[in-house]
Amino acid sequence: MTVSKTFEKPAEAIKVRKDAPEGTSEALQLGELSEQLGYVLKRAQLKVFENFLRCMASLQLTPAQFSVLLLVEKNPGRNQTEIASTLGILRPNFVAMLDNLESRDLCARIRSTNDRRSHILVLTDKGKAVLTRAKKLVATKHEARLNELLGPANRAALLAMLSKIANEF
Amino acid sequence: MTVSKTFEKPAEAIKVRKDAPEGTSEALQLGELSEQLGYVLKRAQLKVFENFLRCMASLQLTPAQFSVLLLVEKNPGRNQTEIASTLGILRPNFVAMLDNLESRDLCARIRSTNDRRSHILVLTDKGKAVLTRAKKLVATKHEARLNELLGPANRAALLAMLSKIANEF
DNA sequence: TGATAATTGTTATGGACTATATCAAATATC
DNA sequence: GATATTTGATATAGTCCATAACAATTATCA
Repeated sequence: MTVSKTFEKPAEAIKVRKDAPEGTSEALQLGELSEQLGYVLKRAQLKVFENFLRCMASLQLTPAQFSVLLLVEKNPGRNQTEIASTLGILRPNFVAMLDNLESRDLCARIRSTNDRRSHILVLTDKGKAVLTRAKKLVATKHEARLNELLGPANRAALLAMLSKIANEF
Repeated sequence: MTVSKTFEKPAEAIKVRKDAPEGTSEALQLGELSEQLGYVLKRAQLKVFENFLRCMASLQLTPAQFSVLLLVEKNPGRNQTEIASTLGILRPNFVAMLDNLESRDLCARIRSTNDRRSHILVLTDKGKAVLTRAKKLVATKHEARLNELLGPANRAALLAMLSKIANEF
C-alpha cells in the first residue's frame, strides 16, 4: 500500500505490464455495485467504525461499549434488559459485555431493591471520567473528520436520512 | 411492540404504572447516541440488509452473494483473488462462499490456461438468469422502497455521501 | 392464599462472519 | 536453475449474533 512501491524499479517502469496475453487488466469495474445502497452503506459503516476504533485506541473502547456507556449515563438506574434491548443487544450477549466493562471499573451492577431479580446499571466515577474523555476524542477526532469531509450541512442531512432509514424502513 | 398492548387492560389503565417507587419509567432517552453517526449508520445498515434478505428470500441470495454475482458478471474472466479483494473479502473466506455458489450452479471456477494456479470465475446460464431476476427484485422491491422513503433526489445524495465516506475516509 | 405464569440475569451452544498462519502447486525473478 | 512469489485451499481462532434452558424472583389470578 506504500506509494514508494511505484519507485522501487524505475528502470523497468515502462515494460508491458507483466505478461498479460491479450486481455484487459488491473482495475475491475464495480458496475451496478456502486449504485447498490446496501453495498455502499456497508462499506461506509466499516470505514467509520475503523476510524472510530483508531480514535479510541487510547481508551480501548469499541463503538458498542461507547454506546452502552452513553446510554447508561443518560438513563441511570435502568436494568440490563432495558439498556440491552434499546441498543438492539440480546440479553445473553449483553452479559459478557457488562462483565468486561465492570471488570474495568467503568460501570457497576447494583441489585435493585424493588425487584431483586434485576441489576441496576450505573457508571462508576472512573466510568464517568473515561466517558468524558471518550466524548472529547469522538468530537475532536472522529466526528470532526466527518465534518471536514462532508461539511456540517451535509453531515446533518446524512444523519437525518440514516435516522429515517433506521426508524421507518 | 403492538399498539393493542395499550388496550389490553382498560380497567386498570390509570394505575400508577407497575410499582415504580418514584422513578420515571418506560421509554429510554437515546440522548447523544442519536447524534453519533456511527451508531445511526450501523442501525440503518442492519435495516437495509434485513429488508434486502426479505426481498431476496425467493432466490436465497445474501447481500454478499449478490455482490459477487454482480461483480463476476461485470468482470468475466477474473480470478478468485481479484474478485474477492475488490469486495473486501479475504481469499480464505471466499473459498466457502464460492463453494456455495458453485454447488448451486450459479457460477463456475475454470482453470486458467495462462496461469494454471488461478481459477477464472464465470456465471453459469442459471447464474445469469438468477442474477437477472435478482436485479429486478432489488429494483422493484428493495431500492423502490428506499426511493419511496427518501425520494429520488435524497437517495442520490445519500449514496453520494456514503460513497465519499467509503472511498475517502 | 397458593398454584401457575412471566421476568431477570445467566450459561451453554451453535451459526455466521472475520482474520491469520500455513501448505502444495504453479509461476516469476534473477 | 535456485529462490521467491502467487494462487487456491485448509485449519483455526476470534468476534458477533441467535436460541434454548435454568434458578431466582416476581406477577397473575382462580
